[in-house]
Order: sequence, then structure tokens, then C-alpha cells
Amino acid sequence: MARPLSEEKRGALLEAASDLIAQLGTGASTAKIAKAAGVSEGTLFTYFPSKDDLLNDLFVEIESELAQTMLAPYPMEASARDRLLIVWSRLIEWGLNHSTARKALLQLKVSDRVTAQSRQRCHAMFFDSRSMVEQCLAGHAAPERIAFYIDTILFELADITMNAIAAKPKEREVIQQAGFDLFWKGSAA
Amino acid sequence: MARPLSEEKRGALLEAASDLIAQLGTGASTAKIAKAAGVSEGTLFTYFPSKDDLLNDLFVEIESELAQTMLAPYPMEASARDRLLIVWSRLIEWGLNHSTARKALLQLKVSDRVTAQSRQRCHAMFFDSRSMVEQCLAGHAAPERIAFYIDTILFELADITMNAIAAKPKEREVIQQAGFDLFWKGSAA
Amino acid sequence: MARPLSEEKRGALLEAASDLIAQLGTGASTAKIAKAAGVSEGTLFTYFPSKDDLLNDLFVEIESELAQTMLAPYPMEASARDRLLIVWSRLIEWGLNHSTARKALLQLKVSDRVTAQSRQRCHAMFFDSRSMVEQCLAGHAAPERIAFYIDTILFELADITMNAIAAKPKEREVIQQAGFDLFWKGSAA
Amino acid sequence: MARPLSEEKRGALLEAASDLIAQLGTGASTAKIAKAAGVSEGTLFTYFPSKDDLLNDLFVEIESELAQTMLAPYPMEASARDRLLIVWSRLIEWGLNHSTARKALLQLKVSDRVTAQSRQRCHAMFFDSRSMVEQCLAGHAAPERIAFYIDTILFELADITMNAIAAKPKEREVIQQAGFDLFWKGSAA
DNA sequence: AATGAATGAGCGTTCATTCAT
DNA sequence: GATGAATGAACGCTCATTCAT
Repeated sequence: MARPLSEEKRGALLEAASDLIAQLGTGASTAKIAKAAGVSEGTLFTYFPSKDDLLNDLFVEIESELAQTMLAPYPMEASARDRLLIVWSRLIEWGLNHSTARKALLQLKVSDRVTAQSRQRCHAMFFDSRSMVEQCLAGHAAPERIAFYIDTILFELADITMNAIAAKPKEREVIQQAGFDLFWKGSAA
Repeated sequence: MARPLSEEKRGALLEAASDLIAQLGTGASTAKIAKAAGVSEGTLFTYFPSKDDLLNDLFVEIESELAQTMLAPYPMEASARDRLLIVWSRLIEWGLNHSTARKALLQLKVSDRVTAQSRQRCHAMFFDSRSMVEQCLAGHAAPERIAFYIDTILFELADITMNAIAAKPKEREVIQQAGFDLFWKGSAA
Repeated sequence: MARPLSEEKRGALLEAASDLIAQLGTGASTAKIAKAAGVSEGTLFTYFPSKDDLLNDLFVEIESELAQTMLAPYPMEASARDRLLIVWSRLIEWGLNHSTARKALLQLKVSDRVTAQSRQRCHAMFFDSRSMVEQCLAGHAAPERIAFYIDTILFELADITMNAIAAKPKEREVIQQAGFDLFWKGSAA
Repeated sequence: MARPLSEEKRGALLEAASDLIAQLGTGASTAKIAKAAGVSEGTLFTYFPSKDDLLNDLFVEIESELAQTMLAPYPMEASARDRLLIVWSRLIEWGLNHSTARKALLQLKVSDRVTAQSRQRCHAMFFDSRSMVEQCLAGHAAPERIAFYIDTILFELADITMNAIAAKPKEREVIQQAGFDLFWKGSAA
């Protein structure tokens, strides 16, 4: 009976990959990643058959964490705007608390080594959150534009806003609010 | 005397670099770029002392083209909204007409091989366009947020919009308008 | 665990380097050296982090072998002149038996890629031999010139002598003796 | 009628080559040498068909200058020892006054790109000086060893002595004398 | 004759991956 | 399962030399 794969090592590898990819881009070498994770070069390949697999798994892992965060319960009695504001705040907060992961994600999104399939898988993980936001926008935005606001604008606008906050951390409150206002007012029918 | 540097070859190299970087990221090899440009590997380095120089020059080149496009005259008698709509349309049109350049730009922006200095140089090239947009927003948006709307939101939102259009080219008109509306309504005081 | 570094391969690399550097100078390529050693190009760099390291290690290695040879016991009852003659003979013999190593050494000494530190390390390895020679010269040479004779003249004169022998191997005995006589008589007070 | 080759440019190229080879070894690039000489890369090759030719011509040039120096008249009435001392002094003085040329020479001697023919040509240039030294040693050294002393020892010993002086310039007088004494006393029959 | 752009082989080095231990 | 030595194809870049100007 062989030794089982250690979840701990897998995690260390993903974290090391996240750090190094954030820093150096997807060109970060497997040797460096393995070393940063405290395992040998060969071990990386028992957890991820190839570097592409590591990249894709990392992408899914990070998106998955974000999706989990978004899934936390929302106060159902709050107004649509207020619930959407919570979505917005969670997005921003997660990004600021996971800035390396976010940087890594940026690199991964832009790389053609992350497959369409991985992207699709991640998209699916946001199904519930998406539905929730859909409800929030239901009475507020033009129905035919709702898909555009959610799928195209919301997350990307949050990303932009986070970049602005990252550049001027002291103005976080103001920028965060300005970003939300832009989205809310801009999406009004 | 001797043979003069050929602007044609320089152009071919930049174009080849643009294509391959759009496709493969900044990891695209100088050998491939030279081959695609129809010159020998060594020749690349007579035009660009190093790959980093090529990357930076390409970045500046692309941004410069975009900046030129934005600089074309605007009808001074048009309303603020209409003039901003022209800005928006030019941005989108340029992006759609130069989709590889835009993809390459995306990769370059995300790479730390493009220096702060190059980014600064490009930022400066948009000074006039920026002033113009500032005037458009003057009576429309809250004064303290105008900088945020221009420096952080406008171009990035256009990028997002272009991505959406690229994914669904048939809905171009609709998406382009939805993006503009979001910006205009969202930025109203 | 894993495969241990093979002392055999390291040796083969150093020997191949010695041969090729003797022949072609320090410009001998790592690819040629690896091939001559029967390992792949990459393997060279698992044994020596860089070509400079290889060069320095080789320098130290060769000097070390020579130093070992010189360290063999000397008949304590022999006269100063006779003991010095043994030093001289060992020097010449080593040189003739290791003519490629000696040629390589010549190239390495002349290269600025061999660091001051490596040279210092090697100098130190001859400390005991140096002391012995010092004793031999003690009653024979002018005290203020002993350092000059040892540090500057002895080894270099042996080198010159070896070159002469290499050019006319048949006259080895005569040349070897002539070289020694020059040193012994020339250094007399 | 084509433009004649300029002796000035040829000289500048040889001098630049001397400097750079002294500094960087024979690996110094033709481009750097041309630049240092203030001519274009291509021009180097109208004066020297190949880098090997440049190397060989430089070797001959430097040796030739030294040979010229040695050829200056000697006081015929002086004793053999005194005349030999003049030879020795000129050798040392030339070396100290032309330290870059000497360093370059060292690199060239050790390189297999300098052909046996070039070496032979240089050897021949010292014919007269050699005869003169031969006369000086005639009544002093064992006849069968005179060739060894002249061809093998004299110049090389001077080289060694110069290195020692270069390392400790303040002790020039002492070292220069010690070197000569070693040669004179060492070569006595 | 002079120039320097053009060339492609070669350089030292890195890399993802394999496999003996 | 874990290790890290082994591999050889690429990589970015340099070079001696050629040749259009």
C-alpha cells in the first residue's frame, strides 16, 4: 500500500506557485516553486503531472476560494442595493486580503496555458452568486443588460477598483464607494 | 553611410513581436519573433539591444498609436456627452481594429519587464486627451471623483467592453452603448 | 536519497576541461567540455554552477595535486642542496607527467576569470613545502632575497625548464640539471 | 586609384587590440577593438583579413618593438658582465614602460591562434641581440649550456622579474638586481 | 577605402520533465 | 512516495565576418 499524497504538500506547492507567479509571471520555474514549497523538484510532478496542470489547478483553486467567500449568507431582508453592496465589499475585501493570489490570478487569466475548460469550470462555481446578483439587479437595471453587467462588468470593475486601492491604500473607503456608485448608478435603467 | 537601419525591418520586428506576444505572452522567444519578421536572430538585436528593450519599445509604440488616434480633432460645438461618446467610440474602434495589438498590450501591462519609465512616458502621451475628457466631465461628475473616473475607470472599462465585444462581435452596437451608458450615468454627480 | 552526485562524472568533467583548456584556452566551450566528459550539456551545470566555477575549481584541483606531490616526505638527513634537488625533480617530474594539466594551468593563471581568492587558496596549500625550501636556502642564500627566490623564481623557473624539456624531450636530463644549477648557484650569497 | 591604407588606422587598431587583449584576453571582440581604435567594425577587416591575422600581426609588432629596443648600440669597451647588465636593464625597462603590451604578449604567447610561423619570425628578429649575448657569456658560462641560457632562460627570467616588480614597484632596484645576479651567477661555469 | 547592418553559428545557462535510488 | 541528478531543447545574446551603400 503506497504512501498517500499529502494534502499539506499539495497546498504548499499551490501557495508557493501563487507567490512566485504573482512575482515573476507564469515563467516562474517549477524548480523555484518546489524549493519555495519545501519539497524536491521531482515531488512537484507527483502532485501535478505537468506545469500546465499546476497552472490550471492553481487558477481553479484561487477562483474557488473567491467563490466560497462570495457564497457566505446574505441578509435576505436587506434592500437590493444593500445586498449588492455586500457583494461588492466582499469582493474588494477578498482582493485586498489576498493580494498575491489576485496578482497570480491576473497572470493566469492572461496566459493561454490556462485552458478554456478551467475557465468554464470557474465560471460555473459562481452560479449561485450570479443568481443572487441577478435578483438584486432585477428591478433596477434594464433586463436585457443584466447579463452584461454581471458577466462582464461587475468582477472586472471590482478588479480595477482594487488596483486603484492598492495604489492609494489610504483612500480605500472613498475609492471603494466610488466604484460601487459607478456600478449601481451606471446600471440603473 | 553603410546600409541604413531599415524602418521596414524595425516595423516588421515590432509587428511580429506584437503578434507572438499576443499569442504566447512575453515569453515568446526572440528567435520566433525574428523568424516571423523575416530577419535573422542576430538582426533583432541590432534594432533592439535586448529583449526588454523590444518589449518596452513595443509597449510605447502601441500606446503611442492609440494616443495618436485619440488626438484626432473633436467637434467643439458638440455637447460634453457627445464628445465623450466620440472618445469612447474611438477607443472601442481602435481596440477592435487592432485586436492583436490590444492583446499584446494586455500581456505587456501585466509584465514587470515593462518599466515604470515606459509606463510614465505613455501616460504623458495622453495628456491632451485627458484634459479634453476632464472638460467633458466638468459639469457632469462630482469634481473630487473626476480623476478616478479618468485615470482608473475609463480606459479599463473600455478594455472590458472590448473583451465583451470580442466574445460576441454581433452584439457590438449594443455592448458598446451599454458600456458607455454605464460610464456616463455611473459618473453623474 | 535520489541519485548521488557522481565523483566519477565530476572527475571526467574536470579532466575534459583540463584537456580542452590546455588545447583551446579558457575559451573552450562548456558544450565541448561536457561532450568530451561524456555527459550532457546540462549536467555540467549540476556539478559546477557556472563556467567560472568550473575554471576556478579546476585551477584549485590541479594546484592541489601538485601541492600533494610536493608534500611527500623528504629524507631529512640529506644536505640542503640535495633536498632542494628533490623538490626540483618532483616539480619537473610532475610537470612532465601532467603536461596537459600544466598547459591548462598556464591558461588559467593568465585568465582573470580565476579569482584572487582561488589563487590565495592555492598559495596557502604550498605553505609546508615553502617552509621546507626556506630551510634549504637558509644557510645558502642572502636572507633578504630568500622570499624572492621562493615566491617568484622557483616555480616559474621550473615552468620554463619544463617548457624547454617539452621542446626537446631527449635532453631532459641535461636541461633539468642546468635549470637546477642555475637556481642553486644563482641564489648563493 | 583607390585610397591607400592608412598607417595611422592600422596603428590605432593594433594599439586598441593590445589594450583590450591585455585586459580581456584574446577573446576581446573585433567590434570592441574597432570601436576603441575609432574605426568601424568593417574597417578592421580591410587592415587585417581575419582576427587571427590581427592577433599574429600584433604579436609580431610587439616583439618587433622589443627587438628594436634591444638593438640600440652597446658600449663595446664595457665588460661582458656590464654589457649583459645593459641587456637586462633594457629588457626590464621596456617591460615596465610597456606594461599593457607585455600583458597582451603574455596572452598571445599562450594562445594557439598565434602560429608557429609568427613565433619563428620573432625569434629571428632577435638574432643580433642573441649573438651579442652569446659573446657576453662566451668566457663565463659552460659552452654547451649557452644556448639554454639565452633561448630559454634570459627572456623568461626577465618576464618573471618584471612581474615581481609590477607587484612591488617600490622595490624595483632591489628586485631587478636580484634577478640579474641570479642569472649571472647561476650561469657561471 | 570606409561604414555598419546583416548573418547564423555558437555561447553560457535555464528549464520541464524523467527516472535511478 | 520522495528525492534530486540527468537530460537536451530552448533561451537571450555575442561574435567574426560579409557586403550593400
